[in-house]
Amino acid sequence: MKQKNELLSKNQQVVFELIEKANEPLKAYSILSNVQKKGIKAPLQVYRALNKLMEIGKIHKIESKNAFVACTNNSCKISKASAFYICETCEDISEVNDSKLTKYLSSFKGNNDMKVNKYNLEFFGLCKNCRVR
Amino acid sequence: MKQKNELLSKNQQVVFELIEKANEPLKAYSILSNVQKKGIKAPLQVYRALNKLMEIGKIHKIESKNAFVACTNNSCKISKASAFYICETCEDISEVNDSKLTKYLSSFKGNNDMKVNKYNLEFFGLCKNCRVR
DNA sequence: TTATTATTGTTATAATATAACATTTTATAA
DNA sequence: TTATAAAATGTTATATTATAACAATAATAA
Ligand SMILES: [Zn+2]
Ligand SMILES: [Zn+2]
Ligand SMILES: [Zn+2]
Ligand SMILES: [Zn+2]
Repeated sequence: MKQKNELLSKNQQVVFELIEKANEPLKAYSILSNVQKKGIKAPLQVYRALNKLMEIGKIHKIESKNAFVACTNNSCKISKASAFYICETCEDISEVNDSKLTKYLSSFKGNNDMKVNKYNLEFFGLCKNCRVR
Repeated sequence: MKQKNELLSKNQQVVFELIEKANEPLKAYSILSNVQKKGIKAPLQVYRALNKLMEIGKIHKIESKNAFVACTNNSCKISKASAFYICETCEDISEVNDSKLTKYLSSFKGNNDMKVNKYNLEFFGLCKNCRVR
């Protein structure tokens, strides 16, 4: 079975591996400085890789932080539905994986006539760790 | 009865009035250029007003656009819960006002141990107008 | 092959946002 | 009222995030 990373180009792979290994969201210029030894020299090279990776759903952008994380939820590979928990204290971020929520939001109509085909949701709060202390 | 705008300082009022009158989300530097005749000269003056206005829930930031809109939903004055429809074609943005959604998300637990005290949701899709054409 | 599309490399620049510091205004309470 | 604290302002400089424009190369498909 073909591994998915084979589908990625060289720069995309380099950027993706870094993001995947990180245990926190990474910012574009931090990514840049970490991949310069791998031959990526300019911001645009990073942004191009990031854009592609988002497009194919392998990473997501945390809009409120301008930072990027690897998708931990196969079901949003389509990159049409993403949701995150963000701890306001320790900045820890985790992706929500809740099929009910996905279903609810994907088919949400509300008061409006909009046909929704994508959404992004960010929950802010206190993670378990930060609550205990 | 006291009008709420009285609570705003001069710069906050100037910035808020501009945003409130606009029928589209405004970006910080566009706000700046539109209030220079009112004596606001520097980006920081705009950002400070914006931050305060967000804090008290009179405006919201559309994170995916780095732009600001007036709140059209009194119930989120507390600035703890916001949701938007964003048309991907005409860029029209409207705030979701749906108490069920608010309730559902405000009390959302999911798989995580996080205690949620705030969220931001952005729906992307096609508005009625753009669907017809 | 040859045309089309995706990817890369590179330099410059645009757009968004904050740091740091000095001053002034407004609110609070002794 | 007057001292004190808190909030808001003014200003310059700078940090951070992101794209424009153009040239070259590699991968894919008709
Ligand atoms: Zn995901
Ligand atoms: Zn935490
Ligand atoms: Zn609102
Ligand atoms: Zn539209």
